[in-house]
Amino acid sequence: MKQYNLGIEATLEIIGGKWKALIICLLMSGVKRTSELQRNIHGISQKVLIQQLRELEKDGLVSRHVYQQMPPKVEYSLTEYGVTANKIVDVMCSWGKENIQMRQQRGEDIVLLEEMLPDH
Amino acid sequence: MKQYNLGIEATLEIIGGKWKALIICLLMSGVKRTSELQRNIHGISQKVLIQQLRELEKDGLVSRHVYQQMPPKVEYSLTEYGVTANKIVDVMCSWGKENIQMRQQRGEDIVLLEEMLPDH
DNA sequence: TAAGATGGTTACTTCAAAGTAAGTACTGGA
DNA sequence: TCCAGTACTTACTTTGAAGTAACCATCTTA
Repeated sequence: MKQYNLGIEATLEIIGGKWKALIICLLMSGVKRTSELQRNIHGISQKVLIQQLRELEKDGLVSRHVYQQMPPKVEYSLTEYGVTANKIVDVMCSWGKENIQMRQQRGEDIVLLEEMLPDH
Repeated sequence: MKQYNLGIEATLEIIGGKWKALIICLLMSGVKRTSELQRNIHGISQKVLIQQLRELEKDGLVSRHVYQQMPPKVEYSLTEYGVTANKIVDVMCSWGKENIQMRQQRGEDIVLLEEMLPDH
């Protein structure tokens, strides 16, 4: 029997890790192709991206649509359940934005490029 | 110059990782001693707990109060800024709770012990 | 004809985070 | 007198997540 002390432990198992919250964040703005995701997630390798997407699919947050054509085309989108995770991802985005602003006011040499991304 | 594409990246740097969100979650219910935290976070070692607390302190989320007595007594609490992270931790808790309930209804053999913890 | 883009898989390596175990210093209780 | 509890630190090991690089098949464009 699997035991959790706090709800947050289950959350961390599903969307914890280095990339998953970020992937969900990008999928929130709509359906995305593999290469589109990879271009927008700086530093992720194709292997890890696909691996994370498959895990999110297994957990029911993401659905994968393969088009039977050449060259291959695969699209990823959030499921109905995946969309419920926006509650988390939204606050993580806005809290992070405030954090960056605060650090900028303190004189740290950082920028948020958000506005320069496609789909914004 | 440090660059972020999305606010969430900064958030993940600060409260990402295996334990930090959980620690903040526990500190939300008030001041805690080291040993108290360790007892309530199943599986964490003392070394890692203290290391995570120091990092949270460095990032301004947690404050550390040392009592000059024997035996030693150290208390950790959220700073004013740390308290703002409850926006994140709260939704992670409730989303996780719903996730567990959903999986229970599907017949998975899991429990949430939350109610049995102290401070509840 | 050769490169580039598509969306993967596989095998291997690296590395940082976490785990383990021991030591420090002091007190109180059995 | 010796063990337990307090809050650490240090040194070393483990492990799993991520990185790297090569490969596959197909089509388009230069």
